[in-house]
Amino acid sequence: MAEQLDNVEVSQSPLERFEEYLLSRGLRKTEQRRFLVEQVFSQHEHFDADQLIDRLPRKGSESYVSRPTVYRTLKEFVDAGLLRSFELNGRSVYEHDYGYPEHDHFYCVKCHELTEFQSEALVQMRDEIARNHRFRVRSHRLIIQGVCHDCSNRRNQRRQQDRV
Amino acid sequence: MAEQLDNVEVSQSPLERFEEYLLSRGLRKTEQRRFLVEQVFSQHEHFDADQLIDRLPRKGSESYVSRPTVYRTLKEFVDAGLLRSFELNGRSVYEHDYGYPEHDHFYCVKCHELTEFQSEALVQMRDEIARNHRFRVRSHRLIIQGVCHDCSNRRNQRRQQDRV
DNA sequence: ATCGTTGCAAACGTTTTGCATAAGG
DNA sequence: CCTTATGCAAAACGTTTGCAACGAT
Repeated sequence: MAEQLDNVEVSQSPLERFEEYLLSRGLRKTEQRRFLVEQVFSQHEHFDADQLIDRLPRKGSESYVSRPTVYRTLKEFVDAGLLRSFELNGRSVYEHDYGYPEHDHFYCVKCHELTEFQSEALVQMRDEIARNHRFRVRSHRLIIQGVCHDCSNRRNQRRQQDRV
Repeated sequence: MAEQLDNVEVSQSPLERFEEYLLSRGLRKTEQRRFLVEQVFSQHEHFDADQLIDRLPRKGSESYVSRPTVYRTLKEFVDAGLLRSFELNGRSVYEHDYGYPEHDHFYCVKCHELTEFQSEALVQMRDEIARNHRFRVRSHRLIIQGVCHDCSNRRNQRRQQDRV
């Protein structure tokens, strides 16, 4: 779940790629943007804006980058193809896109954990379905909800007292 | 895309089913709830809270049902198995669940139209993938994003001037 | 009579905005 | 120097909540 650069050729680092994007749009290389690229790609986990802000180092008691700038920059990362985003429980969740293979997610309704999986067959089926409907696919988002293995076991042991 | 009651046995109307649910939880039959069941099942389209409120008849200039009650009732419909919900562009979107077969969606990034499709093979693949990961499936949500046939044609005619 | 339900207004959490200042090109 | 980027504070957005009045059982 953490191996990167697998099926995808990567010639540039995320930062290089982002700076190319900035250049192509006449935008500027700033310390905040550089810093956020670094932070975002320093670990491969799903995160939302708050989680990112929380783990930013602070200069004094202030965060290194302001909240609005984090939001603005996350949008740019998505535009630039560095990140993908989706919505979960009313928040935007981000994950690596650049240099990371296509995948989908299990979402455990007990522990609220997102787990990745890859399936080439699924992508093929998606493309076939789309072809049949004359729909030009750009991407997709699949989340399978249910109960993960760990939670299944845990609950079974204490004789199922769940509700949700 | 509009045919209902296809693969699913339906012995009760949505209202009957909902009233059974209310009974089972010691909740009450109110005019607002009855009214909203009727509205929600009077047409088979995806909708969000605002769209529902907008199309509610009004008594005078007031809506028949207040906004908080609409939100509360939509939640109950989901609990009762009448509706399913998902998030799109920061809003909760609802669709019929009761008496309506499982399906997924195309989302056109040009016209922002949601279109349904059904695929039994897809569900089987989902189940197989989940089995392999020892994940107990409850449901899933798949949205295939791209450009629908209509928009493809429309755009091609004026030589692609798209960005998104 | 009890207790769930409603509508109102106000709060909520997340994200976005206007604007003055700072800083990249 | 010109223009984009930033941070602040405030607004915006969809949704939820506390509470008093209401209404179903």
